[in-house]
Amino acid sequence: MKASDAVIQLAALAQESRLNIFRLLVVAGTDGLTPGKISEELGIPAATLSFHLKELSRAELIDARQESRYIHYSANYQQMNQLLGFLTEKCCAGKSCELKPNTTAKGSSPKPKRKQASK
Amino acid sequence: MKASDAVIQLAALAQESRLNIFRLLVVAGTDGLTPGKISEELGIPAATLSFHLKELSRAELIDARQESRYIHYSANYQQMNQLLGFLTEKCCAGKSCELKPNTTAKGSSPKPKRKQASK
DNA sequence: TTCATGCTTCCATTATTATGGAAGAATCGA
DNA sequence: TCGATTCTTCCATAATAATGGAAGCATGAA
Repeated sequence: MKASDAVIQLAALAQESRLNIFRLLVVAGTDGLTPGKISEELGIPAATLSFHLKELSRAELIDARQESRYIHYSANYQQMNQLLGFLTEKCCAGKSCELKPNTTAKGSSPKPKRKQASK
Repeated sequence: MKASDAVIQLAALAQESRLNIFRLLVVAGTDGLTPGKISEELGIPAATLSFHLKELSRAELIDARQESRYIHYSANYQQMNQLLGFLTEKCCAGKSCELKPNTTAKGSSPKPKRKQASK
């Protein structure tokens, strides 16, 4: 994954409405939800919602699937996976730092090893 | 974690320079790096870098630690953990969907269960 | 065809963010 | 105290993004 792609995905999520939409879809599972349902659930006007769904689609964080008159949007779990992996890549230069992103964090900060600050 | 906090953190990462800075610090480990070193590494002018470091600090994704004349910035692994956890919360409404963020994704998309689209 | 429904595109307005030069601290060595 | 080094704040400019009403398009029902 390229950094520029990650930026697009992060930017897509860095907006309250879009983050709510995405999280709703993450919970909804692979069936997804229609814009109407999302609008109803989150109280976002149709035009605004459409704009945000397009942003999330552009980032490939969600998929759209036409089903008769309805469009079903669903979370793209694979893309999200890759994004999360990208953020923790080469964490701590390979030393074990107990970084377990999918876990409720419970103070996993290793003691700093003392080392002289020098140029 | 509140959605608004997540938005702040995601926005902090949704910028190419800042994402590069953050990833550099993730790799650097708990000792962190000085702005001088980061600037040298990424070729970002001092003023711009300072601005971005402030953004990352505000989001609490990085910590700053003064050490004599130098400031050491380091990744806040715990915050990142919480952010990643937040994104995958209640994933697929509890059904197993094999979402393992810290793993290289290898096509973990379950078959969609058919279900009628209805209001 | 005609109508209702579901969703998108258009567009103008408003708000937020990025950039980097210049000047201003703060710290340390001599 | 002086000067060098390191980093931050200030500021103006430029660029990008969010919002939602109105109009448009596509689908399906009758």
